[in-house]
Formats: sequence, C-alpha cells, structure tokens
Amino acid sequence: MSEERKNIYKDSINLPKTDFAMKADLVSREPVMRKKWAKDEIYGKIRKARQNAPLYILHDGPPYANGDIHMGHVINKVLKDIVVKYKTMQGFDAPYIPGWDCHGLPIEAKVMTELGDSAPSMSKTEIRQRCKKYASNFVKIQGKQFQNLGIFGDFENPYLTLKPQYEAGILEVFAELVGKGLVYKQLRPIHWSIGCETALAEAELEYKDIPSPSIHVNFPVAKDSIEKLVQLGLVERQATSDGARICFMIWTTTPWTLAANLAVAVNPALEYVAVSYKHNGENFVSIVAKERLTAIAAAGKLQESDYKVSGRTITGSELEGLRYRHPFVDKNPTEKDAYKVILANYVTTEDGTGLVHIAPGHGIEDYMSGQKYGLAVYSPVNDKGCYDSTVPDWLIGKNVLEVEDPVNNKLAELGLLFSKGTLTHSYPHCWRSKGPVIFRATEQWFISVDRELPGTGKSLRNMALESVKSVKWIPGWGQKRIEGMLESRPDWCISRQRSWGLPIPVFVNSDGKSLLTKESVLAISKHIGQKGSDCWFTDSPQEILGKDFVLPAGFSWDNLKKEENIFDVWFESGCSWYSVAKNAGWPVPVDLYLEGSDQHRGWFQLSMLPALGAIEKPPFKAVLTHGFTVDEKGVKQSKSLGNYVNAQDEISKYGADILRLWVASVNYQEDMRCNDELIGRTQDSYRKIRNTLRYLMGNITDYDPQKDAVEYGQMHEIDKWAMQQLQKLIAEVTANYDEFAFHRVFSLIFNFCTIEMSSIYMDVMKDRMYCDAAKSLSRRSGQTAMYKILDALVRMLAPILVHTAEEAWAVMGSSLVARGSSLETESVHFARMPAVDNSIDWKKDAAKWEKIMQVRNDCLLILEGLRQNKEITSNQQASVTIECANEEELKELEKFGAEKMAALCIVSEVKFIAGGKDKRVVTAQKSSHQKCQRCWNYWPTVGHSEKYPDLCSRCAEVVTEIKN
RNA sequence: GGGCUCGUAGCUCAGUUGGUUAGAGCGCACGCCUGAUAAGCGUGAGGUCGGAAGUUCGACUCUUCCCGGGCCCA
Repeated sequence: MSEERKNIYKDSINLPKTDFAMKADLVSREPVMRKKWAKDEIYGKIRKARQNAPLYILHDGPPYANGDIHMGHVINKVLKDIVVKYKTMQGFDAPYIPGWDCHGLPIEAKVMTELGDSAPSMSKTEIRQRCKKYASNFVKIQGKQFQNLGIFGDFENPYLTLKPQYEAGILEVFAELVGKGLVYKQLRPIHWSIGCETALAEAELEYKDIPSPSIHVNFPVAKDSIEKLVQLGLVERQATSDGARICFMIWTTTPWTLAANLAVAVNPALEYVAVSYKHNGENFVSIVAKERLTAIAAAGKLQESDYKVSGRTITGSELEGLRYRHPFVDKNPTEKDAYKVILANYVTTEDGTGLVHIAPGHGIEDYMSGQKYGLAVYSPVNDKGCYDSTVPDWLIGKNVLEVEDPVNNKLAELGLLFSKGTLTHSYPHCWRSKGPVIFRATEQWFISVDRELPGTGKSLRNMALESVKSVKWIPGWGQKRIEGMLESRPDWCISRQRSWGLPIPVFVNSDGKSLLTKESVLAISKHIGQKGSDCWFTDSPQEILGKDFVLPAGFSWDNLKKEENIFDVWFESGCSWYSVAKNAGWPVPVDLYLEGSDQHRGWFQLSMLPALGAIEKPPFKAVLTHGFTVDEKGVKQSKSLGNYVNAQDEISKYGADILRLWVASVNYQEDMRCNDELIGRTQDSYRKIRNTLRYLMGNITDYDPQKDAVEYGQMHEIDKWAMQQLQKLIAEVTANYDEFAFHRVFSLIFNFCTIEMSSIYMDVMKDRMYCDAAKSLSRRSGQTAMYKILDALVRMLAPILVHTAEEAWAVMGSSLVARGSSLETESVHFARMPAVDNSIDWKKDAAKWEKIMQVRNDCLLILEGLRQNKEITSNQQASVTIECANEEELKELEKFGAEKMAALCIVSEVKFIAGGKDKRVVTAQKSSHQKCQRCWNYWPTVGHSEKYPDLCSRCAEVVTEIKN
C-alpha cells in the first residue's frame, strides 16, 4: 500500500480533537482562573443569581487569625466549599461568609514577645492596637490562602470578632443572659504569677523540672469518727484505749497549701487499711491506701517489722463523711462545713497515700470537689503571694513560697510530720517572671448552666441536653459525645485577666458592688458598636453608658470604676450565630455548622449555650464533624515528630484541585492519613478523570446538541447502555452529595471513568466514532451519549475540581454548555447539578446487561490466552465462538446480536451456537478474514468493494462518500 | 485514668437485618496496542477482615477482654 493511500485513509478518520490539554499544568493554570473569577466578581454574581432561591446557610466557624493555614484548615474549608458549591448547584442561595477569631491570648502573647522590654511601658490601648494590626494581617494572609484553594465566599467582608458591630452583637447576647440571671461572680482558682501579679493562661506557662518538698502528714481523726472506724473494723478498740493517735495520712508537694486545707479526698473504689507503728516514740494508727503501704513505709523509713497492718480492708466509699482535725488550724476559717473525708475519682495510687489533701482555693480538682461538697473557696493568699490574716499567727504575712520550713517545723513539733523528702517534678512557671506559678482563687465571672431560666423551669444544661436531640449530628455519634460533655460540664468561666479582647462590661462602685444589668449591658453595647471596644479603656463611664442612662440605687457617676476583665474568646465566637446572622439577615437556627470533632467541646457547645440562653433555640439544625490528619502510620502529625505536612508546599507543588480531590477522596469522619506521597498519588486519579473528560470532548467537537442530538429511543444499544449507566451514576452521586459522603461521590465518579467509560465504553466506541461517517446516525448516537455524559460529569465534578471543571466548561464552549442563561455559559459554578432522566429506566435492563458484560469478560479472558500464545496481538484479529449451554441464554444473546457482541469485544466476529455441556463455553481463533486498511478490523466484508479492495464495505462506503 | 471514636489487600474505599470460596479501583508484575500516545487495553499476584476468647449450625458483621491509633478531658 502506498503512503499516499495510507494517508488518505487516515485523513478520513474522525480522530478526537480538543483544546482540553492532556497535561493539566494546574500550578500555572489555576491562578489565572482565580484571577478571572475575582475580576468577574463571580461570588457576587452567584449571590445575585440566587437571590430569590431558598436559603441554605452553612455558617463558618472562625479560625484563629494566626499563622499560615495548615492541612486542618484545608480539610475544613474545602469540605465547606464543596457543600456550598453543591447546594448552589442544587439551586439554593448558599452564601458563604468566612470569619476569623481575632481576640485572645495567642495573639497578645505573640505581640508581647515582639514588643519585648518595651511592653511594660505601653498602655493597654497601645498593646491592643498592635494586636489588632497583627490579627488583621493574618486575616488577609489566610483569606488569600483560602481563596487559593478555589474557595468562593465574601472574602471582602468577612466577619471578624474584633469589629465593633460584631462586639456589639456579643454584648446583646450577653445582656440577655444577664437579664435572665445566668451571670454571676465567684472565687475560683487560677494560675497566678506572683512576680507579675497577674493571672496566667495555660499558654503562658512554661513547665520546668524543679525539686519540691515531699511530705507525708498525719491528720488526726476526730473523736466521733474514731468510733466509726472501730465499728468499720478498721481500727481495733484496743488501739483507742492505748492512746494511739488515729490519723488519715496525706501526702503533698505544696506544704504552703495546707493552711487552706478544707477536706481529704479518697477514691471510692480503692482499698484502704489501717497501719499501726511507732513514730518518735508515739503510737500511731494511720489510714492509707493498701497499694501504697510499702512505698509509704519506705518514705517513713519503717522496716517491715516496725509496722502492723489491720486485718480488715475497706473501700474508700466507706470513709466518706468521716471527720478529722486540721493539723494546725484550730478553727475552720470558712462559714461552710469543712474537715471531712470526701470522694473523688481522680485519686490514684500512682503516688502519695491514696488520701489527697484538698484546698479548694488552690487547685482546680480541689475546687471542683469543693463545689460538689459545698466547701468554701478559701484562698488566704493575696496578689503578692502572701498569707492574709485568716491563717494562724505564725503564717500571717509570710510569702507562700518561703514557708516550707515553718510549716514542716510546726508539723514536726506537733508530731504529725511522718516523713520529709524532696521530689523532682515538672512544675508550671511564669513565662515572663520565670518564677514558679501558684494556684490561687480570684473572683471570676461565670455563666451558670444549672440555674433555671425564668419562666422555663429549665437550666441551660437541661435545655442543651433536650435540644441536642433535635439537631442532626453527622456522624451520629456526635450526639453522644456532646451529651456526655454537657452532662459533666461545670459552670462556664467567661472572664480572663488580659488586654486583648472584649471587656466584660461591669462597673464597680466604691462598696465593691457590681453594676451589671441587662440595661447597662445594652447601653454599653450601643456605645461599643459605634466606637469599638477600645473605648472601654479611654471613655468615661458616663460616655460609655450614655448620658441618659439611669443608674440603679447605690451607684453614682463619681464612684463608678470599670472592671478590667475581658471575655473568654469562646464566648465571642459562641455568639457568631447572632452577630453574623443578624447582619446578614439569616434565620436562626442556620442549616449547618461544619468543623473538626474537637469542636464538640469548643465552638458547637459554646455556641449552643449562649443561643439557648438568649433565644431558647440551638443555633444550628445540623452539625457535621470531620477528623484530623495523621501520618501514613496513623500517628498524630506534629512538627517535632517530623511527620508534618506543609499545606502551602502541597498546594504549590500539586495545585489546589489535587488537594481538593484528596480531601474528597478520603472518609473525613475518621482520621485521615496524609503525607506528600499519598497526596501525590491523587494525581493518578486526577489524570484518569481528566483524560476521560478529554476523550469525551475530543469526540464531540463536531457535534451540536441543538441539531445533531439523537433521541434515546433511536440510540444504538451500547449508547443506551452508557446512558443508563449515567442515570445510575447521577442518582447515586446526588444521593451521596446529599449525605455529605464526598468520598463515595469521588469513588463513584472515578470508577465510572475507569470502568464504564475508559475500559468499556470509550474503548468499544473507537471504531464507530473514528470510522463511521462523521454525520451518520450511528456516530451521532454515540456523540449524543458522550455529550450528555461529559456534561453531567463536569457538573458533578464542579464542587470538587473547581478549576478543572471550569476549564472543561470553557473548552466545551457556548455551543455545548448553553442552557438558556448566559451566566451558565460564563461559569460551571452557575450551572445546576444534573438530574436523573426519568424516561431512561436503568434498572429495567440491568440484568440483561449484566449477562452481556459477563459474556464479554469470558471473551476477553479467552482472547488473553491467544495473545499470550502469540496467536494474536490485538483482539481485532480474533473470531469468537460462544456455545450456550441453555437455550434461553442463546435466545437472549441472539436477540442482542452477534455483530454488537463483536463490537463490544472488539473482535473480528462472534458466532453464537447451541452446545456446551453444563455451562457457557467460549472459544476463539485467529480470524480468517482480511484486515481493512482503514479501520483495521478483520471483517468478512473486506474486499467486497471493487473500488477499494483493501477496505471493508463500511469503510469503502464512507471513503466513497467523502470523495464525492 | 475517663468519655467518644477508629483499626478489611501496599494505598483509597465497598461489604445490606450475621449465611455459600471477603469485593472494587489504584499501585505493582507481566503482556498487548501505537489512530486518546508523558495516553489506551488485557491478565495476574496480593487481605482470613488489629489480636484472643465467647455466643451461634454459621461472624468481617453480636458480646467480653487485650493491642495499637485519634479527638476531648483529667
């Protein structure tokens, strides 16, 4: 055959042609697209286009305005964007207003570090200005980084917790809570830096190993309780008459807190015994945990022969309520009951005696137990770390860090110091003064979760536990999780002793009485809403409250002092449902909150409480949570472990669509394994999807859906099959999008591209698309199917592959994408999700096609045998005989047609015959026919044409037509 | 230590109310094609379902315990 003739044939073939490049080149292509979106103000246009559509509100949880974004941000924001884009494509008006948490300690701490030595000379207002600048800078940086992921939203007008208007919203919610009597002031232990005379947050603590005193102390059991111990059988009556000192033995590393001791805690489940021994010549019987006996004896340098253990063992729960005498405080300094044994689960046998000395004013657990047992929050220590006058004379005025010896000496003098040693352990220190931190109770503001709201008969806790049931939690176990947290949570401490935040709007008069009413808060909110919270530090009380504000009795303008506590930032972000929704005109509850599962304790819970307090409704209808990234072994990622994935690097290396596809491909409800390799592997899936789109596009360049469409009823059998598979795909993809099961969406689409399209349909269709006459009905039939598949695929991919879908949409051009609206032509993100064509019943033919595909698989397997024996190279060279074991099957296959089966298997020819023994038998051999020089098929009709003896009759016809 | 949660082939996922030899795709190996070509097709090898015990005629699916992760607390 001459070269010339070969070229003629090749030129007569309809090969795929498209501008949709095989190489994605996402890294350089994506930014161009984003610029165009920004220039065209696509987000604003989408909003406008949907302005009369039903609302779907996903309310963004504010990330902290600090640092570059990491994988956690990527997952969270991409998931949100997929939801928003999908809902938009389903016809909803789904706005997305991003927000940032701007106040709080991490920023203040960072700024203080940057300021260094100049910090102490600066005013609060100056420091706050720096903080504001710092936060605003990161809002810009992160906003840019989020948009680089292809996220659409109102990034020009995000909600920021530092905006005056937002702050006013917080105060309006707070006013409601105040009005309902939920806000109160109480002592509570916090970390206190003596050097800086300030409260410290967890983040301001530095843990250092230091030696501390380690002492075992005997607390004498009160007389009536000794009798009880005898009755319990723990102490022998003999011992009481022998004059032995019966004691509860405790262990502590902070002797200075003993002065504030109000109780002794035991674990209800642990076993306790009484041990008798001699100490400095006196007889003792001490109650200790059985498990700690040996260690205690060793600490007191007792040999095994030196002590005797009571026969009986009792559990801690039996000790509850027994009383003791304080070793050196004669009279209980508080108004409330004290000096008794209480129960606490946190008491362990890891160290100590199994009995824990409790000072509710000097430890968080102590405080919690104290609340439970109605103990006072006794904290006889002032700002400078010195005892006040309520302690015994010999301690008054002394610095608590310098009383180790006096306390030990006093205990020794009383004969109650069982042992004295030192212990090195990790202890918190102040990050600025570097000195050890103490726990000390100061006055804090709380929101009560157990007080009843007026007129409801319910507390916030009751309401929360009830309303949790009306919220849809995705996944479902989220409900159990948050319920557990709500059941056990203490009152919410909302005050912080810092500068960078919204001041708690409280005035105090000269008697120390607080001015905090619904009216006062609302008045302040009005002022702050206009001037911002800086005005709290600059304006006078009268300016802040307004001239017309009427002071309640007992207050006058000349004796009002501002408090300087600020709100816990969680209260600020917990009011976003109000501040943001009010401004945007959204109905509350909103449709969806979507955050990491750590927010069950955080934002979800702390949004519910203010909302329930203010409007008696939860702020959301549904809450979706995702897990966290772990490394390839499933271990938490951290910079120190070196298994950290830098999100910025990944984005700039692979492009946003790869990251997005990765997010969509994994089950976010669990931990997500993540490293560079795993993200890189997503490229393989991406390429398969991209090439599928490319091939479909290439085959419909000469197709016009307006003129060339073939009706479903007129379509080729195999095209009908493809159309049916498409309907099935659309139904399943949509259902999974609706359930936020994006990894199933991915898997469905990807498998559709790989199996139904690439491996079956597109392979089979080559002959018809390339070789049939360009305008033939058979080719148009295939094009119609391919067009519909392409169109649907691009739409279904759009929420995930935002850039690639847009690129495909653009290449497809207006002739292929127009749907009446010019906006739809402009961007795929205006388009609608495809809907199932109800006139196509994909379920009806499913069984038939399953059988046919089975036969096809049998054929391919036999052909592979021929190929390995080198009898054939391509399947086109083979003739296949299918022997059917039963008549029904034979009929069924004959009805389908041998020619179609040959096309489906891409072989020379297929024969169906009756036979086979008990199952279908497929045999194949090299075809005896000639190869058509145009279509390369070994068809019986090759040579039939006189004019083109090297062609099959189909090709001869097509070529003749072209020549004419 | 507590609450919630996860553990199916190298990877990402399916496995319906417990029921025949545990599936898919990717990756890998081998082969084919060279008219989707830094593409495409086929075949194959890989799990006994984290481990142990139990319930059951029968468990990846139920129970208990253990091991190893994660989030949140302490």
